[in-house]
Amino acid sequence: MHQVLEQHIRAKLGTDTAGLEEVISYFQPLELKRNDYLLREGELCRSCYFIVNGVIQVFTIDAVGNETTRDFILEEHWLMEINSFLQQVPSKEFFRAAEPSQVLCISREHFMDLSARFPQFEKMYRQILELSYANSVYRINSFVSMDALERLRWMMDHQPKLFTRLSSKMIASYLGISPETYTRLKGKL
Amino acid sequence: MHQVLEQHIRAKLGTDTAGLEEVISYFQPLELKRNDYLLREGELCRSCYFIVNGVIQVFTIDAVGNETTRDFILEEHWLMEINSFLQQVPSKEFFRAAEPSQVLCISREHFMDLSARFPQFEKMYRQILELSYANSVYRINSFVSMDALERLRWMMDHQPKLFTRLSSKMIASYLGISPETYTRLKGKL
DNA sequence: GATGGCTCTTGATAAATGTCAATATTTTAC
DNA sequence: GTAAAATATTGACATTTATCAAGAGCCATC
Repeated sequence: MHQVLEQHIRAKLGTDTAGLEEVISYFQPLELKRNDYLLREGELCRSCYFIVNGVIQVFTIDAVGNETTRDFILEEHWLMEINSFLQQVPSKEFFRAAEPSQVLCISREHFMDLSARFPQFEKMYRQILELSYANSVYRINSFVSMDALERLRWMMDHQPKLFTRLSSKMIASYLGISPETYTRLKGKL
Repeated sequence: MHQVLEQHIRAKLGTDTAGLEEVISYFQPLELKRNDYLLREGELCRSCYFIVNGVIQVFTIDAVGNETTRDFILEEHWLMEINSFLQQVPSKEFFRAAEPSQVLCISREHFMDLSARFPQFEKMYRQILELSYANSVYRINSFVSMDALERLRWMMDHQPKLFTRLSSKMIASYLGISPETYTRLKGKL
């Protein structure tokens, strides 16, 4: 597992990777079965996660029990509940494996410590934030400006992998629509 | 104008503000009238903006000419089209003053240079990203999990200032609904 | 202070989407 | 391998939201 992370970091940072071995040593491997949770609503997000393989569903549950998905995080991507992680307030979100997944996790304390001690680690953290924010800008615009069918087409164009790996129910919850509506939209493509 | 920025940065970074004078010297003041543009679709985002006072509307225009608002940026907040700024690809968004506004802008080149030379500046940039990303997480969840009336109530609870400063038309476009629907929802509160 | 152009509201209607129920299909657990 | 559970589809209907049109209110400009 750690080799995947090492490759990932080298690809992000280039040649200047002083301290890389120490950085990597703080990451603990986790093996998740399908439907195992990394984080539940109400808990504090005490770790940052790197997905080695698998998919993590980031979702909330509303008052009547509906699950709605903010994001799916695939392998070689990073994951945290940023509000809970930074301010140590209870998480509003759940993180759950949508497939059997391998994850490397680093505690908030080690993460902060590495950020402070290794400029290159902070730089990588900044890049993670840039990418996460850039993606969320697209996603917000898709909700503000598109109807459900347009969002589905956008998803097919830009995130086709998700369709091969997730149930219809989950895709519907990512699009912000009911499973029935999703079934019907597929007929209109 | 620069004093506001200086106060803002000191508040963010605390005592260690070496280089602050030089940092601030790279920011150019801009005076915007209502409806002046900072950025248009198709242009490259060549600057990062700090709003001293006023409101900037961040919006897109779809194929049939509808304006939809991703965000409103108020005074003492930061603004960039992150995809265009980082990768120098054409912007998909417009930035336009919704009120007469005062803005400080720094070129991409100076911004990158300061990030590389002053760790504290990079730290502040990271904090801007953290805040922007955290806010966008809330906004995505509001679209995935709430209907229009719930989004309106959420906005009243969490961003009441916007109602005092923006037209109904703009608020509707921020909620992702038509002006007529917004009028009707107000009657249901 | 009139004029024209916005914005806001209201009504009528259409389109999109949700809910509920029934059935078919697939997956999971033993 | 089979039973049970979860998922996916389909139909009927309800609710939400958009669109179009008309009129009222507001405000910028001359």
